[in-house]
Order: sequence, then structure tokens, then C-alpha cells
Amino acid sequence: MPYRRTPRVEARLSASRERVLAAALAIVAEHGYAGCSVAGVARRAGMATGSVYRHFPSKADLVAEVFRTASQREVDAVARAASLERTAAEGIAAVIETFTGRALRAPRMAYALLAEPVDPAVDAERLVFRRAYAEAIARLIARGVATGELPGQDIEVSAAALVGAIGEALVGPLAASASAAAEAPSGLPHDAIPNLITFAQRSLGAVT
Amino acid sequence: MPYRRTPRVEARLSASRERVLAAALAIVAEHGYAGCSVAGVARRAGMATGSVYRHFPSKADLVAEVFRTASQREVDAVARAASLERTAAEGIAAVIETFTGRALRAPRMAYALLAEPVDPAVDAERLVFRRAYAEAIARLIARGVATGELPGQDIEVSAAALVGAIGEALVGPLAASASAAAEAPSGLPHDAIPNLITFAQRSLGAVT
DNA sequence: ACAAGAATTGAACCGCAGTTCAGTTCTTTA
DNA sequence: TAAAGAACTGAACTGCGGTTCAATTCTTGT
Repeated sequence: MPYRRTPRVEARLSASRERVLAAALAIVAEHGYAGCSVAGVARRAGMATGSVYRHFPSKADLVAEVFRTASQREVDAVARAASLERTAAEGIAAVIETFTGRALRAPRMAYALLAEPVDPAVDAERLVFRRAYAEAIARLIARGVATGELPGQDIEVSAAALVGAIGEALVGPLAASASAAAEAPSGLPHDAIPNLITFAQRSLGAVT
Repeated sequence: MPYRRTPRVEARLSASRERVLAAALAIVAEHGYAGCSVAGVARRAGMATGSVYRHFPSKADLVAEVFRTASQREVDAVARAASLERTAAEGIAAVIETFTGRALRAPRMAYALLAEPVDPAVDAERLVFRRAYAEAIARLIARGVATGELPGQDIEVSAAALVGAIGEALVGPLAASASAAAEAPSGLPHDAIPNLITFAQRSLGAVT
């Protein structure tokens, strides 16, 4: 019985899979889902179109995994920033600064994660993504309520609402700079971020 | 010179246009954009596929107008509800009740307006839609600040953030009930709406 | 009634990107 | 080195729905 899958091959296969994923991620980061075709991903990964299907059963699966990877990265960054702060008020400020800072530095990717049209299979991942944010914020709020810094409230509702509030403040500007080819990212008014922070702190009942 | 466009024909033409629009609106309300094909619209409007193109240069134009019509209706309902209330606190409560009430009564349409994937041409309309909401809420906040009921704040940021907050609280449940064929609309937890109202009022600095 | 021209029809067309697959190349074991 | 079988290739296939257009049916003014 010649040929049994050896560790060497296994390693090369999983390296190939990673290359596909990385290529797709890079393309989405640069051109969004709109610019992400299977042929393009394959070219960038240095392989034939058909080979992509050795690693992913369909484009939807590939894109969903791209989405998961990218969003996990974002959520981790935000959750980490929140956990470094002492009070809930400082925590929420750190969340907003981290979130908006990263989004403005990579507007095409942020638009892809937040709002770009995708097929329904991937849209489901978007809900997971938003939910993960909401959970990170919920932990923050729960801490604040426990220490008495924040008044009692429906933590799930507050967290979801804040996710929406933060996202919404960015979607307009991001959509604008995502359609415009390549431009200075910040179409955001000057004081928008500090004002958003104030809004968020007040919405949680933090006394500043 | 025989045949000059007579009022009679003109009337029939614009009636046809309306039939197309109404058919498309009905289909979107029932099955979302996903279920809205040109052939389907034509069938429902009682005409041939090609005739749709006598009234709209492309599907994107048709869908954009459907979107505009439907969203105008929603914005008007919310703005009207807000204007009937005396205080900003009551106004924002009315906005949330109206918005969520209508959305839960027509979840497929709400999902189509808020979150369903569409082609970029139509996505631009979505920004207009959200902006219109934000303007209605901004007026409400401005009134409250003017009367001293609300503290000074960045009205645009507060309004955009609230639009996001309200939308986000609904997107999860709506996405769930939009994919499930036809089910009882409310996947919303019991107290979510009053709690969202409390959140919104606190976020504006209303003393309740 | 008739000619001129518009509106309507619906089947055929088309473009596109995801997917497939027969042929080729590479890897492994004996 | 040879045979067995996997991995890889990329051109061809496919399905779908928006769009078109030659043929037909209506409408209008003389």
C-alpha cells in the first residue's frame, strides 16, 4: 500500500490552507468581499483555482472563516483594552478608542466586518461577531454594577445598544471611504470620538 | 402625425409604474430582496418581464425606489410619534415603541430595511434611511436641550448613536425570524423594550 | 378604415463567478 | 525504480437572473 499521508505532506497541506486563508484575508482587507473572487484568492495564494476547493468546500465556507478570523482579532483587541482599565467608565472609553482607532486605520476591513453586503451564510457570522462584542461590553458593565460604579440595569440590553451605537457612529464615514478608492480615512468630525465616549458613559449611568 | 401621447395613456402608464412598485414592495415585504426577481415582480404586477424596463432602467433602480418608499413610510411614522409627545423623554420612548412595534409586526420588511444584504447601489439608500432617522431624533434632542430638559451634548453623535442602539437591539431577533420561514415574530426578551427605553433616556441625560 | 408609431410581450441572450473534473505531476512505499 | 494513489492544475461547465429585442398588439389622428 504505497502512499500513506505522511506528516510532511500534512504540514504542507495545512500550510496551503493557511496561505489560502491569508490571501483571502488580505484581499478582503484591501478590496472587501466585492473584490474577493475564488480565482483571485488562488492567484494570490500561488495555486490553481481548483486547489482552493481542496481546503474549503465552498466559497461561502472560506469567506465565513475569513470573517471569523478577522472578527476574532478585533474582538480580542477590544476586550483586552477593556480589561486593562480599572473603572467601567475608563473601560468603555478604551473600548471606543480601540474600536474606532482600528477601524479608521483599516477602513475597508472595518466596513467589511460591520456593514458590507455578504451572502446570508456569512451574515450569520456577523451576528456572532456583534454578539462577541456585546459580551465583552457586558462583562465590563457587570463589573461596574457589582462595584457600585454603575446603577442597576439590563446588562444585555445596554451592551447590545452600545455595540449598535458605536457601530453606527462609524458606518456612515466608513461607507463613504470604502467606496471612494483610496483616501485619507478620517471623514469623522473632529470631536466625534470624545463625544461618543461621553454619550456611552452617560448611557451606562457612569458619574464622571 | 398620428399618435401623440394622450392623458389617457399617460395615466395608464403611471398606473402601470405604480403596479410594478406595489408588486415589488409586496414581494420584499413577504420574502425580502432575496425573493425579489424581475420576473416575479412582473408576474405579480400582471405584465411581461420586459415591460418592467419601460418603467425602470434597471432592477437596482426599481429596488432603490422600493427601499425609499418603504423607509420613508417608517421614518414618517416614527417622526410623527415623536412630535406628538411633550417631553424629550416621552418622545424617545414613543420613537422606540413605534419603531420596534412596526418592526415586530413586519419583521421581514424590517430586516430588509435594516440589515438584509443588497447590492451597493441600494446600500447607499440605507445610509439615507438611517440618516433620516437620526435627523428625526436629533430634532427631538435639540428640543430637549433647548428647554433645559436635557444637558448639552453633541446632538449629531447622540442621535446617530441612538439609531444604532435601537437598530442593534432588533437586528438579532429579526435576523432569526427572517430566516425562519414564518413564525411568531417576537423572539425579543420580555422586558427588552422598556429596558431599551430606560437606556435611551439615560443616554440623553433625561432625569426620569 | 388606415397608416404611423408607441407599448407590450416573453423567449432568447449574456456575463459572470462558483464549481467541477479529466489529465498531469508529485509523494510514498516496496 | 516502479506502481499506487493522492494532490494539483486550469480550462470548461453550469446555473441563474438581469437584460434585450424582433414580433405583436394597441392607440391615435386623418
